[in-house]
Amino acid sequence: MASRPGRRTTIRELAEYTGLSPAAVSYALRGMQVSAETERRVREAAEELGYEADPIARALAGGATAVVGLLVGSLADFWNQELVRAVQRELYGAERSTLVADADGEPARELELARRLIDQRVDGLVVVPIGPASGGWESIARELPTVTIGDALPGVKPAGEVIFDHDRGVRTSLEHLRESGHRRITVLSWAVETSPNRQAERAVVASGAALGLDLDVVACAYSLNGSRPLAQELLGSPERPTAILCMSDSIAYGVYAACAELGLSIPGDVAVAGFGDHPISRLLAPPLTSTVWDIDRVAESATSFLLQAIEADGPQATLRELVAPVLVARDSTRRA
Amino acid sequence: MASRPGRRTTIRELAEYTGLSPAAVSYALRGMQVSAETERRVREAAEELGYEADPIARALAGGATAVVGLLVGSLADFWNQELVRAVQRELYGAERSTLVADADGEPARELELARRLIDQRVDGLVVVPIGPASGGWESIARELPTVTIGDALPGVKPAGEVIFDHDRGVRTSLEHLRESGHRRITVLSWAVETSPNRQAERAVVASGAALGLDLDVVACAYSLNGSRPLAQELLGSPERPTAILCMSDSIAYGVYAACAELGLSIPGDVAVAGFGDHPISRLLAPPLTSTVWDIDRVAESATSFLLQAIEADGPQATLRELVAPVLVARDSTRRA
DNA sequence: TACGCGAGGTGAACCGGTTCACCTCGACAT
DNA sequence: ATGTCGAGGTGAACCGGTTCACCTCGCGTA
Repeated sequence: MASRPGRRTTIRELAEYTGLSPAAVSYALRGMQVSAETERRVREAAEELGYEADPIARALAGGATAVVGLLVGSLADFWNQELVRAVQRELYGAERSTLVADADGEPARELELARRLIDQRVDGLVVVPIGPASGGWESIARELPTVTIGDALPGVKPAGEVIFDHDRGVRTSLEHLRESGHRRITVLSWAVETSPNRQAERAVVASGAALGLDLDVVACAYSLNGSRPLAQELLGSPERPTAILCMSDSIAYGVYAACAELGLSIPGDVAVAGFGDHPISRLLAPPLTSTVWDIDRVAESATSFLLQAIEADGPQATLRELVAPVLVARDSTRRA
Repeated sequence: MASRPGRRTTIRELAEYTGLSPAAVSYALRGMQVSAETERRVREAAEELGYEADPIARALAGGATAVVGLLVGSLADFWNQELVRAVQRELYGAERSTLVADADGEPARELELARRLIDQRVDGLVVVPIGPASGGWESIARELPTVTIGDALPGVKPAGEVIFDHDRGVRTSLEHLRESGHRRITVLSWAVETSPNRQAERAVVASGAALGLDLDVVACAYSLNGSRPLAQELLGSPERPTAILCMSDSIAYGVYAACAELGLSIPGDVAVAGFGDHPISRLLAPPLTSTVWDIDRVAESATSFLLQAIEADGPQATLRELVAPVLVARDSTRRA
């Protein structure tokens, strides 16, 4: 109900209206250092004049913007899209806005975008990284509260980490494929080229060795359209694998598309498993075997970590959560 | 390269360094009113000191924030998720950041979120509305450049509109179903309750009448999990429709899920068609008949309209684009 | 030579909050 | 009655840019 035409009510107008000083009004609005009576008066006046503090001015003076940056390594990945939504909802509850940035699969872009978000003076950063790329994350994590999701950034001490238990996740998936009779397995991971040292990649190698599997780890773009041509190539070759493990459901979708185009049947000709268990995965033909990372829980932990760090306003110990994987076996890996 | 510890370089420091006044530096950095020589000197000094203008201060003083608000009626809809990504990418090219807000299916929340975005001083607004809800959009569109996607907001003269040609889209879909032998068709639309006067809804009624179909329009939540229980109910009843037309692919996915649970076959027992043609739709079993709205084109037009309006900085004629529908017939509507 | 003009530059106010240093005044202890 | 203390409030500086009004000076023209 503020006076629409043009400018908004300012704190000085409010001061004049109540006969107080701007300082008093400022304190009163934030419930500090003033008598209950004064606070009431100011609040009423604010109501009456439709006063609404200008976040920009507040940010310039005080520091906090109530905006959080959400940096996603690849928004082409459906799981990440869902994650954005979940984080979004959590932050809405916390009265904060979200500045979203998408590195679009290019690790080099991540740091640049992070800088851009910091320039915008976000209060904190949620990062769903593609990979460590260059250094630079350390200084960012030191500059402002940062929470990572999915993979830890090596050498970085962020405010919080929500980490997928890739050791167990990959192990479980590979065991499952092994039990279904597969030995020659290709693993498609979008990170293998950009960040060969990620936990997920290490887990793949370790588990493969432990289980005596013949693994082939292949770098793959992060999306349906990214993995399709690669899958076409892989599956068209004479020594094609009997199973493909995809480090994201989106990648698996591309494999499905390739199979359709090549006339291969899943799981008859090749078994496919994903990661993330996107809601659509169970609707595919055949339903996709995948591994659940509970998105809502991930988002909740991440935002909670971030908010705690923002409140604390000083270096704390890193809050950490290891997200347990749950394998959901469906028909895409059924024994032929 | 800025001095990390603490504060950034300010324009006054830069002024001192170059021996100019802050005003001159400010002008120089934006290439106004200064000699080439001065501009060069300032730019060099800026480089040297790692100067980067503070967007907050700039916003407070000048007005523009280089941030655009993206307000989505429902991020649970997969098509909208893709749209966010596409708009995101367009804006990245235009050196602008994006504040994303999700009304989460509640029309009432849309206006509140729009206000919140305006409070953050976004330079413009891209709205993917659920529905007109209350008035209030007029004043918003008058306050700042606004572009709508999908449906026009009645009574509002925004800076731009990218509108789906629902008349043709719905008509084409219904004709297609009719040709496949269907007469009793249920239409699931998430907007029918919140905004019964949307173009899409009117198109449904008009086309249904023109084609002599027995239509039943049912309001439905906007997501897979939202439509599933509804579809269960619909398909469990004795006089179930022979075809279901969903105003979004996400809704169709819920119908698929319900069919799976009820043991109904698509298209044998019931035909299903969607809208939007999400990349996954063709991977379902059976592949989903849908109608393409070219997402990249939509995003490009919308952002281009918005940027033009922001540049123009004054009321212009509404830029408008009508997006043509293209039906993609797949097996989910194959004649039984 | 006098004059006008415009390019180039300056100082200070301003945007709208926050915060620091300081002041006042009444209550309470001594 | 005096001194102390702290709750409540004030004025002004400050955050870091932008912009307005004004000033200066060199050049071209009459």
